[in-house]
Amino acid sequence: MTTRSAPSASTMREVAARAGVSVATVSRVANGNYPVSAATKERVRAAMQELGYVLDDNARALAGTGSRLIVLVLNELVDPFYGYIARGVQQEAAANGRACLVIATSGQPGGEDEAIDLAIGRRADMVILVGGSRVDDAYQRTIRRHHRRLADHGIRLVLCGRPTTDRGEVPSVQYENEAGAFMVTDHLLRRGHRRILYLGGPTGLSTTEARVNGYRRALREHDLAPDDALIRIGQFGREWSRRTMLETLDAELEVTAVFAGNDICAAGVYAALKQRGLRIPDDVSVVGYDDVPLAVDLDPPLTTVNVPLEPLGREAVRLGLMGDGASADPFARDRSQARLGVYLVERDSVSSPAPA
Amino acid sequence: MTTRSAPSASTMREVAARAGVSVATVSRVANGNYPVSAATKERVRAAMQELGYVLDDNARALAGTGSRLIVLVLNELVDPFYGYIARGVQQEAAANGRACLVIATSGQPGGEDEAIDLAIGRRADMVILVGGSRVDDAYQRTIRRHHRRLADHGIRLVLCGRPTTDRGEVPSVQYENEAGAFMVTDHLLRRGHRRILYLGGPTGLSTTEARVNGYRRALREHDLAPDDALIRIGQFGREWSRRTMLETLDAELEVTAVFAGNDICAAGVYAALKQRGLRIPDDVSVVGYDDVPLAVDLDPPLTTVNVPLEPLGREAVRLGLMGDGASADPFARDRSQARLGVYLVERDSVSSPAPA
DNA sequence: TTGTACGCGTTATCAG
DNA sequence: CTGATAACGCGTACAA
Repeated sequence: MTTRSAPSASTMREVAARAGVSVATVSRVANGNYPVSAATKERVRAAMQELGYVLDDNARALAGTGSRLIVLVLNELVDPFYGYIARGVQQEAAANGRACLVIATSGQPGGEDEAIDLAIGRRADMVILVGGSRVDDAYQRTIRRHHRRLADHGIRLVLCGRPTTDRGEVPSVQYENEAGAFMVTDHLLRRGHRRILYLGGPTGLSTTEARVNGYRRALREHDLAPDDALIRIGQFGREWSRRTMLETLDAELEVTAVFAGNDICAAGVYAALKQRGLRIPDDVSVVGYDDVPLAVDLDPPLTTVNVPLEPLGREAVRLGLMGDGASADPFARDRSQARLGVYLVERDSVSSPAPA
Repeated sequence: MTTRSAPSASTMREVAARAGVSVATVSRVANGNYPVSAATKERVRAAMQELGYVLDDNARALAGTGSRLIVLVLNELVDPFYGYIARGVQQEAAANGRACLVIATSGQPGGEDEAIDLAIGRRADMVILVGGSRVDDAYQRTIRRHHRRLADHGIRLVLCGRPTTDRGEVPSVQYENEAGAFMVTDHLLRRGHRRILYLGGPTGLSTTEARVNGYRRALREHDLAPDDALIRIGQFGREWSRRTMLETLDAELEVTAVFAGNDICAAGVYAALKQRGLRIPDDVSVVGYDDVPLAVDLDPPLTTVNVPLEPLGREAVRLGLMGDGASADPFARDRSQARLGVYLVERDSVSSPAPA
């Protein structure tokens, strides 16, 4: 068994020795937070270079500076909804010298608690909880508990794409979810549709509630009574949507348009419709939500609601960073809550219903 | 200005005091690596519970135990190719008590160097470099440099979806990239296609080279000479593919089938074909590569090559963890290289060419 | 402008 | 089985 070169990271002390200065001086040029003479600075820089020296973040965190770490908690990495938000978070984090620890919970509720512990253990300076969530009392309590727990450790909590508590005590960045649902339903109604199927995500999820509420409100504003038979709530998934659409078709509900809870669901709806030989939009109009890249590749391209996912992620980081600066801007309003706008993207999946 | 409760993480010392034991004992029950009497253990556990105590990972890493951190470096978080690999890495990492630090380089070469520094600074125990890469001498040198640098710090380097160095010194997990390209091209040839356009990723990228090589080999085995006019190499992007396909159509090259370098490119090809009123597969057959979810939502569903992305990610973690165990299995073969198989997924985008 | 020395929270070694 | 105590690498008062 040959002896490999032992793992040997160079330390500040080694750099100091090489540059003929003290460790304190090395620390100072590394952080640039105290004056150091140009000559000394240069020698230290050279020594760092030659040794391939890298500051030890663990030691730094222990010594009291932050960890420059953001913990990002989401359901599912692959889903483009989360993916784009994650990208926004990444970008803004990188722009502020932070690294991102990404946790995918796969929807398990316990996953968030684990993530909180992880954040505490790593001394993260921020936790971002992404995506819709149940909005009952238990949720309120859980979020408050997380909030308090993290605060005890000097860690910020930011909610992204889900509502804050009813007291609004924890920062959150949301989008005009209900308004988007209203817009897209209204769009269908103006085209003359009267029997519009809603088909989407799990009961109790904030995302679902907002979208169904928008749908209902649009109906009411057109003097139509929402018909529960036309609201199918199950999952946000392609397969579930396909099957459910098939069932709905078999039930002969005389539907002329479908509002799919998100673009993935819309893909399932497309599949079901084609399976039954129905044409989009001639026989049935379809709209989606989110405007992920898939929407433009569906045939016909999907009319949907654009959600500013990347900005959502970036804003979440900004919210969390706010106040980190030593000088809290006295003129800064309280921006612990942000809400970004959405807009309708008209493509080719909607037409007026065929005359009966 | 009201005084908030100061950030106060509880430490081992506090737990020790509360349980009436020494910090050493607390450490021992926390880690379970040394014998502790049941009674003591219970008291310590209780104290930890009451204080909401969480081990400090920074201190642990400093004290010499690993950081239980994996640094994952990829081009682009949103791309499903990377997304699924990332998911596999996540899963396997979590299964082994590791957290993942995700870095998206957006293709900037300097990004990898930064990621290496980050890994060193955080004392990560593994770095996974994901995705195709240039394969010239500079690449060899860069990888060797990274490898040596990380090894100096006791950090493993694993390549995922890209070739190792010519000496095979750094662990890598790949897939049968060339073979997949051969299979799918062969599939078209057997259906009678003779003029097949290849359209895909950047020059010099390992992924591109492998796929073009497979394409060429299939042609040769069918006694056809590869025609450079039918090989369009640019980017792995939907828009580039759409534009390029349009140009190709205008050039009237008598193409009856298209091998898109990946499924995203195939989406661009679909768009171009439809834009010109051409039907798939009646007028032109199309195949893709990767088998990401999009493939099944294209119309018609895309025939493509399935790449085991999640397993790729999982295997990468296993490779990196191998040998971490205190007892190196003397019977374990050297598995520092892995290569996973791919298979053809036939859907509805291929038919025989129409008789001329 | 620079150096000295202590503390951050854990782990591991060495006594007991 | 349990308790002191010396590292681990860095930041920062404090002193010079």
